[in-house]
Amino acid sequence: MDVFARKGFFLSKVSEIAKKAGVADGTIYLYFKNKDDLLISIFEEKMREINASFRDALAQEPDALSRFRRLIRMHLEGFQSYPELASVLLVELRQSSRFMREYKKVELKNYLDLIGKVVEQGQREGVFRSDISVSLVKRLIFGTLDEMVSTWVLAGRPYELVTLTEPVLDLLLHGIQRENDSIRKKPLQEDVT
Amino acid sequence: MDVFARKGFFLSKVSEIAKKAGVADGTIYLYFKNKDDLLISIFEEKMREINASFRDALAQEPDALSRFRRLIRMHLEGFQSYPELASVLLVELRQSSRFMREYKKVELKNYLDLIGKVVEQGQREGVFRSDISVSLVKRLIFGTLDEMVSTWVLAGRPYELVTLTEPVLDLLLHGIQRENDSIRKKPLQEDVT
Amino acid sequence: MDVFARKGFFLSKVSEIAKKAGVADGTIYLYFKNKDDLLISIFEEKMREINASFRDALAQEPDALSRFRRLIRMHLEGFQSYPELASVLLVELRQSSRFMREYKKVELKNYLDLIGKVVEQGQREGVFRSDISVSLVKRLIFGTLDEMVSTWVLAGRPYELVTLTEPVLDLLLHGIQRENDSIRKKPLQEDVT
Amino acid sequence: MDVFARKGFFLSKVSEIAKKAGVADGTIYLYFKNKDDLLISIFEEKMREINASFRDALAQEPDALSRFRRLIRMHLEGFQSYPELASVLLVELRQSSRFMREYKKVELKNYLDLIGKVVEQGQREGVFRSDISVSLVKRLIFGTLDEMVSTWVLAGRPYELVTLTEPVLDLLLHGIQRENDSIRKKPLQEDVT
DNA sequence: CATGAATGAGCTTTCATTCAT
DNA sequence: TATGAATGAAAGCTCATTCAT
Repeated sequence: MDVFARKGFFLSKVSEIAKKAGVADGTIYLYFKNKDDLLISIFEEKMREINASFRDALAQEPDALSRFRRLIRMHLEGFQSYPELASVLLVELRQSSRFMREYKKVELKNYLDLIGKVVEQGQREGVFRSDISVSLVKRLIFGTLDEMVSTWVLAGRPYELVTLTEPVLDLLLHGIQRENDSIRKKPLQEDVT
Repeated sequence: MDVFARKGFFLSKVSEIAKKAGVADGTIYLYFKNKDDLLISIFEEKMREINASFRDALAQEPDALSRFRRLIRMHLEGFQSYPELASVLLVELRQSSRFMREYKKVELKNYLDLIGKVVEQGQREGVFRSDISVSLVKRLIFGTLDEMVSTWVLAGRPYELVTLTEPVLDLLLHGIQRENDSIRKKPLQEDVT
Repeated sequence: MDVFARKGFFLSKVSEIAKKAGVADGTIYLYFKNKDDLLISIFEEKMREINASFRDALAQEPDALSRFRRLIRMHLEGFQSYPELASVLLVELRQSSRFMREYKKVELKNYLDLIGKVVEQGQREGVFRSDISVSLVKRLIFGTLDEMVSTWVLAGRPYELVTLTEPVLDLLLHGIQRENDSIRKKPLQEDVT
Repeated sequence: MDVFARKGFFLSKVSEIAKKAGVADGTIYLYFKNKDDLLISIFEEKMREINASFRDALAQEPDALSRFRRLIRMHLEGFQSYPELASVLLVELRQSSRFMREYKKVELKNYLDLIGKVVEQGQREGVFRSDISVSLVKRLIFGTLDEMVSTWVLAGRPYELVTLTEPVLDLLLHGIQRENDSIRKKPLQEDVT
């Protein structure tokens, strides 16, 4: 994954991966059908782990809103501690038609479904708007997180990715439009109260 | 661009591009330094056009909110009528480190700045929240649009991309959290008060 | 053909063939689909020439017997002057299932048919026995010639192959059994009796 | 031998042979020096058996003519009941120069000598023509049988090979030319009659 | 004796690039 | 300016062979 992340699929040489792994070139082919299979396999395995750990973590949170916050923080934390995965996920797999078309992306879909479930639960709990499409919200969330990570990686990881948790959460929850006067007063009153 | 979009950079053959363009292989090299330069050049040229037309269009809108709506619609319309560009932008250029690192992305940056300016103006006009980072909002917007287009392309363009304009606008402006009754009523009462 | 004949298909390296031909490795692939195609193509082309020249030569002979003699001499002469072809024909093409199964051997069949026609004509002219199967005779003739050439090649071509013409002709025509008068007459007498 | 016969030397994998033999890959190398040695060894062993059994069988026949008939039938019978050997003999061993040059073919030569001895004996007994070269006749016989088996194998063994015994015997003994004098007289006589 | 995972040399084939015409 | 045949470096992959267990 290190090599794929650094060079990209086509510029990564099997011999380099083998050397990095401390095995002979041929040994790779005892465990993977070919170079494609190698990329997909290591990605799928990692994603399986991530999905499992996310599911566990979310299950511990009491309500949809805290789950949502947890999801975002975990996403950012995860990529922060494993930027190689970010590159592979963001760039290589989404990359060539080769993968996006032929590869079924089971675990990637599982991840998006995880987001979807949190949103649906939030709607049932009444904290999320129910007049919006879940599939659209999934993309709003995933696209935003994706872009945050992507920009961070491409900028050379100049800050702690996880510090974006609250600002991003705020944006996703309340949008960018200024809340009109009435709404603005609310907090004031509450403070008073 | 058709070829690059369909096959991806590494699977696109210079000879195929030449054939599609109706010229001989060697002719390509009279106009472009190499295959890398070819991809970057045609992309930059296209982006320059797009940025120019976007700037013109936005200049015709009276206020920040209508500019914002116009920006989103144009983004979706643009990719809808030119899906090849979408693939190149989304996939090929963001793809290999080769490009993301060495290529300066002048026009891509210009595009993001265009979004940024609309946001800043909205803040000055008082319709956008001023307690949020412009750079963060740029990524919220761009990431979301990106993901919408990306999903649409990969799903085989099964619907009119532009129909997402209003729902996406709504999500970006108001967020996903339900503005609950109490909150809503309170201002009303206060208004009464 | 030189290289294939000397080393055999699998031990012949494309790079060696290219060097011998005075071109770069890649140039081979502008004219042949792959290594298999290369072998089959050069063989088919040669066989086409041979079949044509054989057909012409045989057409000039007045009767079946002289055609038969001519066929045998030409076969032996041909391989004598082009031993490389012999190796390829005898060894490489008959060799691996790869070729014998997938390759249709059009021209090889044409060659066998040429033999068959001479035999049939001989039967019609009454100089060849008509109580024998043409297909069997074809194989008697081809197998014998094949073995003569094969032995000659493998022995290092120690003599003029064409000197075998008359002895072989004699064997094929009269067989190996002694036709002594007594034996021949006996059946006749017995018939009479 | 099964594997070599089915795939040919170069396309046969040592691992496949090992699997078929129910041993580990490495075990092969405890008994054979390398892949070449493996092919030659199993072929030589088989040929030794065959030569021995042929010698025994021929020794039981009373005269050269019956030995000759027996030889041809055994040859055809043998390949019919062991077509794998046919492929190896016909194709693989005669195949690559690698074998034809470096490998001394002791047992193959023994087989040809067996044919030669029958011929010589036939000449001494006066049933075979003594005006013909034994070495030539050996090749006539072997080449013919070879071609019969070869065609049969490549055609997918569509009939009983052994049924060719009498026709082939007839061809080899009497040749393909219509018999002169006596026979020639016959029609004349018949005409007279 | 037997194993089979690991090795790595060496092959075919591709394709960006060149340059004589 | 345009061509496109020729180039040749470079890479994925195979598989005979080895050797620690």
